Amino acid sequence: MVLRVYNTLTRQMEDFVPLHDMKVNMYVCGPTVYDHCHLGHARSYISFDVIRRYLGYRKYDVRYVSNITDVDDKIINRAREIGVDPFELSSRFALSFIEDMDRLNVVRPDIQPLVTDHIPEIIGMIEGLIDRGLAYPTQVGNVYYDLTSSLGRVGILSHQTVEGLLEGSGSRVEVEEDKNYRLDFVLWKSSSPDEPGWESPWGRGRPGWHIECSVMSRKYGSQQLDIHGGGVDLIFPHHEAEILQSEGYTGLQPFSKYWMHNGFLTIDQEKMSKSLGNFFTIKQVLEEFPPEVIRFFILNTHYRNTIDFSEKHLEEAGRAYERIANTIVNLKFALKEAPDKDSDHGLSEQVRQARDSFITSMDEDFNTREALANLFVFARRVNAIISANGPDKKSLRKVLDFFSEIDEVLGVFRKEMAVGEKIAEGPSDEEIEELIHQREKSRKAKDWARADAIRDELQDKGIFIEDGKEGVRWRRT
RNA sequence: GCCGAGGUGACAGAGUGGUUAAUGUGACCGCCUGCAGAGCGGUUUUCCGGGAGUUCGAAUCUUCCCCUCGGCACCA
Repeated sequence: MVLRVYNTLTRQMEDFVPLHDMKVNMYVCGPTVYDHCHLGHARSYISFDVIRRYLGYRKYDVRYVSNITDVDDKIINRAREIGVDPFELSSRFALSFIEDMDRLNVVRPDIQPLVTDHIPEIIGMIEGLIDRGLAYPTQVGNVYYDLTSSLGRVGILSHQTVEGLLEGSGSRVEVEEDKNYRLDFVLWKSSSPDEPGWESPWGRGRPGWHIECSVMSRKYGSQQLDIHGGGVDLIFPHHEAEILQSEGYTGLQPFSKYWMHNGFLTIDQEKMSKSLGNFFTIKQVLEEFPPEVIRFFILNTHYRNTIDFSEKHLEEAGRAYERIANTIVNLKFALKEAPDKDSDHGLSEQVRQARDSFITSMDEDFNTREALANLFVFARRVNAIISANGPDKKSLRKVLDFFSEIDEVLGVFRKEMAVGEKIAEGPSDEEIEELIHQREKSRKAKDWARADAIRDELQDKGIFIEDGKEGVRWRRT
């Protein structure tokens, strides 16, 4: 079985073969922190989180680097608007971002560098590009990448021609006076006294937008990456600029062997944007939906497709999620009463099949949607076996172990898998069991009024109980 | 204008040549149940944007057309 990935560079599915054995250097463009992160960021980082986790599952040795851009015009402008220091603003929203990712169960990158910690390296790389004749400083202290030096590589990722670019962008974009060529992009930008800046050979200034990723991917990853990822919107110009400057600097091609891009997230069929007023931050959505449901919702569509967010769709995802979550609850409950003697009832075979189909789906460009579909089939069979036959402890454990095994990749069933987790609030397990016991006595006496009253009481305390054939199961909601 | 993604049942969404087109949600019926919940079984009548072509065979390949969304030097 071979892992296949879609490569934006070739627009094809390719067998995944890292540059060096099983080692994978992976870089994903992080956010520019000028505001709370929105759902689009969640989509992107959850997608790459699962990709990264799956590579680990397939025994690749992954180094995952993802930056935080903490100096940028958008940050400066926003800081000006609300009258705070730009660095204060960026550090506040960088923390907000990390908090959001933690809540969404996104594994932290192995290295998460800040742009402002790498100014000397950035200046060094720009100097190198100037030395190689690929960039030029101007009178006012800007440095541009000289696109005419690499016309052959332009469009390698975006698949556009120089003519096409000139035509499309010319009328819309204000052309800086000091550029030699309209398509040149800025590496270093001179700062006015009231803007953040660092001393450089070209005067006080700050990095341009594309250079930081080239510097940090090389420093923490490798001169050549195996996977470079980000949203589709970054293909042009950001990733293309990275390719030009990185390859120009190192002389090595390709800068990254595979380029992977996640699709957009729309809201009620429209692109998220401030002007439409349909901009949802991760924090806003987390107020209404649990993080695992948001993750599940995102993984329920292939990462390259557009995904449409709406309250209705998330609620639907929540109900779908419950099916599998309930299966896990059913398993744990069944385990309590299960016999020790061998009575597998085909569960081991089901697990084996489920694992095979999980790998088959994920190997095909990380098809989480298909993987989840297979999981539903598996869950249904497991439920059927449990209620029909009463399998033994060992085989039930095997199923639970399988769920935790794949949850190392999906990261959605953490809450259900947690065993004996101490809950700070609400009644203790003993109190709950005692109330359930009381209720069982009432039920035996057919005192339904009292039984229902106890059930209501428990419900008020956040305990949901269900009567099953072999006893009462309960869980905290 | 250039470049890209897409159009599959009520909704969501897999499937890139081969038996009755996954899976989930919703709806309905049944089993189970004191009720509720969960679960299981079943149903949801021609679901593959349109035309032409290739093929023994097309959702899948070719071509033309229609429509939607996005990128084009701000963006995950």
